[in-house]
Amino acid sequence: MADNSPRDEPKTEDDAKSPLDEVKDIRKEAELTQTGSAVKQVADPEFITVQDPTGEEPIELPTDDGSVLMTTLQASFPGATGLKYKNPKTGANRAVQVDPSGLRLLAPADGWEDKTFNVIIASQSERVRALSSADATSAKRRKVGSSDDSDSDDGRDGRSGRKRAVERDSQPVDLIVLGVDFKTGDECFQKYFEEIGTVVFCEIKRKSDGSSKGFGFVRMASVGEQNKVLAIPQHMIDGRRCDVKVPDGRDKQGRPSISRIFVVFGDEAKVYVETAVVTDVFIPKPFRGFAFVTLSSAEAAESIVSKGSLTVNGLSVGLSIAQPREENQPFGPDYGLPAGYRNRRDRERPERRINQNESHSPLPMPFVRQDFGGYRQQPQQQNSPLDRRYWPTGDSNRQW
DNA sequence: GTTGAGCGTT
Repeated sequence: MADNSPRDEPKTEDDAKSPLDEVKDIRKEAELTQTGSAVKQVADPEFITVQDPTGEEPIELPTDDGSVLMTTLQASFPGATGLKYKNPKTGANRAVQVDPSGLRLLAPADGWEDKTFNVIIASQSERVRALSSADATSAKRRKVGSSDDSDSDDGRDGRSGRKRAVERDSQPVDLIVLGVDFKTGDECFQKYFEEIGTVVFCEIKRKSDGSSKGFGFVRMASVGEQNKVLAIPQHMIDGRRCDVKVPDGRDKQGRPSISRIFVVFGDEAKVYVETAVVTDVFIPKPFRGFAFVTLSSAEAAESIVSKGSLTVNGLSVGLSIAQPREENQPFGPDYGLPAGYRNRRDRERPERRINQNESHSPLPMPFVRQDFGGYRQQPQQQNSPLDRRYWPTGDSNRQW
């Protein structure tokens, strides 16, 4: 896929980077006033020591509220996906926990201090994964959505629930492919994804008679390649439009978990979600001070929302999980309603024809369980890094 | 034998 949208100027890259440092500072200030959460007191909350993989002198990376921002790590070590450190007791390498959204490296249970960390580079782990067939098979066993799978085999890092979430986001997962043509064969299916990257596993689900069920799964060799797949809004496999997404795990709940968050803009801030995979961004046409950001997983959404607010270019944006709205809302008519919103809703029939296809809303919209297949909004007057990354084709005339 | 939102007999 082409990564050059003609509208975008390359210098947005610089613009994207410089505010990050401010963001960190501002966020740090803000979080000082917030709860210290469950983060342990560390002896040296300022910096952690990271060994340069090229063998140079160690580099100290600043922490942020007890954790290290992935952006900070990657700024010093391009291509880094994580950190590891040697466990003095066992001599084995321990990976540092990564926030489910991939935004933060979380402090080890016994803190950052007294450790020298080594950088995990994407290309290394990719190669390891590609060569290790054992990993591929064990990976196949891992279900994404079900949190009840008790794989306590290596859950010796304390908080096991969080660790599993980490693994889900730091490693590729089986992506579900919906809408596969019934006559599409496995070879064709696989070949399609190999155009995008290395396929570790793929499968079209079939009935006992061998006929296709119309969906399948694919696992890419790296999160990078996986993100590449996820960033493509509509896939064309064997002449048919298909959706590829992270499985929701509705087998547990009966309903899909929500991966969309409701973003309230403090001013005219742009959405900036750092390294999380954004599936969709919707900003209402007349700017109303909020937006929806759909992430590739509910975990990522929850993780980002758990910050309470995000500082974007120095401006604070409020976050919440997008509330599904049933037709018969259990709340009172004015509950949490943005001022003046309801009236507008009743008047704006034509616009609502589009908006009502939102699966989630801050409240007023009717809840329609539907994805964005045919109703993707073109981003309006955005110039955040997201534009370039998640609307890579710049093709507004795609026929869905 | 058809169909077209969905969530995987590994």
